[in-house]
Amino acid sequence: MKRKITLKQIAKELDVSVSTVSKALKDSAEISVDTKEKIKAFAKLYNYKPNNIALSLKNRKTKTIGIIIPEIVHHFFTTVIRGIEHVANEKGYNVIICLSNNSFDKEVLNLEFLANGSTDGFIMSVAKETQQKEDYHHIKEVISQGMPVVMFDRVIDEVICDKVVISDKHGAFEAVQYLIDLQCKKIALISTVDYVSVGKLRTAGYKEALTTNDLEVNEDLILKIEDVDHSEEKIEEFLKGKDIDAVFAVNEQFAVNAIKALTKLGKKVPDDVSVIGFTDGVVSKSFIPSLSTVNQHGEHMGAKAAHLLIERLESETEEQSFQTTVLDTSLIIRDSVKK
Amino acid sequence: MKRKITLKQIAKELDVSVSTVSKALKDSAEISVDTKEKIKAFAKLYNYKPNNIALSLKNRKTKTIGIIIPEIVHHFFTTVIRGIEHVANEKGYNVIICLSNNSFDKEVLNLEFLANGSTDGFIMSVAKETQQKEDYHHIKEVISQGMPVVMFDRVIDEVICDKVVISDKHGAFEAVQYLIDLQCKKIALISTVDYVSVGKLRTAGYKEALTTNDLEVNEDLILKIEDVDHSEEKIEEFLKGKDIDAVFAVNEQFAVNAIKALTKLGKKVPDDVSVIGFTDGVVSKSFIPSLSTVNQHGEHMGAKAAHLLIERLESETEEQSFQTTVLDTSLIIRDSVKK
DNA sequence: AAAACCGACTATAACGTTTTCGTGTTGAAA
DNA sequence: TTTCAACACGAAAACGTTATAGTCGGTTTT
Repeated sequence: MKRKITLKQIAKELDVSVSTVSKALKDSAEISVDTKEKIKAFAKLYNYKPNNIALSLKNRKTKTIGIIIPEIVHHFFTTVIRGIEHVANEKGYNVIICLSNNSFDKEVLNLEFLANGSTDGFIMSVAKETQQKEDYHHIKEVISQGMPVVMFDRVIDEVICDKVVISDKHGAFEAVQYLIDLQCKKIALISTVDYVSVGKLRTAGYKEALTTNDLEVNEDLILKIEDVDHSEEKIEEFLKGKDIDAVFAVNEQFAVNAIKALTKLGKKVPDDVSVIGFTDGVVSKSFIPSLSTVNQHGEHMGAKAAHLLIERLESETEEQSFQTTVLDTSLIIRDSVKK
Repeated sequence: MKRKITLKQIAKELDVSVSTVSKALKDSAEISVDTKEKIKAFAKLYNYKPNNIALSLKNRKTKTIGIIIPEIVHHFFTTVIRGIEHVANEKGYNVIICLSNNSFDKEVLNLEFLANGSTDGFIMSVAKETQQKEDYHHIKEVISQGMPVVMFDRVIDEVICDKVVISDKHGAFEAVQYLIDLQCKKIALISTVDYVSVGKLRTAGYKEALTTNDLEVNEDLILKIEDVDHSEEKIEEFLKGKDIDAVFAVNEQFAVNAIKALTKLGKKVPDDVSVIGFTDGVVSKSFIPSLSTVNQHGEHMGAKAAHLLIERLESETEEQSFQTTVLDTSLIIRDSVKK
């Protein structure tokens, strides 16, 4: 097995010094044209490529951005990644992705692994378990060691760094307002437990929309789901016998499950009940009826996060002021609401 | 900003040599207990962690596996990743993921980037564009440089390495056989263009099932789709006016679109037409009617691939025989077929 | 008392780069 | 002929580790 060729080997082969080879390949003026051509030809023949590890060690930077996300199943994260990659590649950065699978321990491990030399900075959305534990020492640790971190979507107020979020509350507000404008009066909410920051915010938006329109907030119409795996039964049970004319769900899965449950219970969507979800995923478009959602513009979010991170990586000055960028959502109206 | 602390700094601080620090932290017997304790305490205080880059350079291995996949939206790939991660972490390897977005150039870039020191080996599924171009020089290149590669799902016969595939042909055969057993006689096939290896194989399975049962293969009932983005219209057009009693689609998206088109055309699924797809994704379960599919057991596939790769990485001997593991599929019957 | 040994370290090379600072050979100016 | 650039290249250090091979004072052997 022939290993990758190194400068040293080329130097030996051509009977010149390592420095000469290095310079020749960089087209340095110090080296004669003849020698340069000879070296370049040889390097090309053997397909020489500089070893990134050695370069990283020497330069003390890797030109690599680490992305840590809870799960990848989510179409939303996919779009965010695309946005990050786009900007990163444009600026000469590579991207590596690690999944925490929503596990705190895995997140810590990933962070440690990537922080020990593999990346120059992070873009992350924290794991659910981390939000629940409220243990952020690992994130603070890498920040204190001079690693820039940008958080998106699920952010932690307590950790001081750049952040990119969407206006969860406002997005929810708009969706519920839309339902109210359709003359819906009895709007149910299907949300997550409160420690998930986005669930909390979207719930707040829901409530605000109701009170703004002089509608009463009825806690009986609010379902908070802990365990996503059994959401289907929970939702069905919750909706059984409820007198409602609309459902607002804080994610796609819940919205779909709500429609399935309603159909099972003999109610027609959208004729009897209108449904709006959050996050525009693959399912939303394909579903029958196609799902109205609050679009999070993931790609835009990723791009913004990447810009923030790279800016910080490349600024000489030790900028100490961090910013939180709030991106707008937009409502996509499809067939799951009355016209 | 305090940078990460290094052995050298610790050594200087405690007035000992770098080697002493290194050995002390490795609990070497050469160092006195007193010194060891002092050094360990200091290291802990400053949260010393060895720099992976330096280690990789020294050891000439990274303990990292690179995964290169076309797109992550696919639920199938997600499950494969989970399988890989599980095995890899168990064996002390880290995993980094790069997306080719089905672009040949991106795939080449990713491969080059990761091959130049970042990983010890690859697990990959090739991009559609690569299969189309039939240009595999980049993959052969890294292999010839001694990087083990394991291919899964979309594999290239021409490239010699370990492979993990599912029995695409057999899976398709079983699905179509199931439809035939339900007394379906006019079974349409919605496939991809032939250069996508899996599309070709699944088409072969479809045909074999028909001929085995003395049914004629009618090319008019076969649709090959090039551009996924406009599959919906294509499928609708294709199905219009066709007299069929079943549809077999080579992926989830096509199956869903087929059901939508059939519904639009006034045919009931499963009463008038039964539908079976390939790949069990999030959509399949949620869809109404829930989709019958050929399950690919992605997690199992990922685990197998990881095992193969790690085995090769850790075997001293230059094993030259490569293996192709064929995993079984299983048919999941849901509501989209007649009972 | 010389030889051998031992405990507790330190020096050094190596991994593959890049870059700064030499250094020896020209040819031309003084 | 001496002096001095210009030219073309080489040596060495550095990035952070680890492993191998010393080193050195002191204790045990015979």
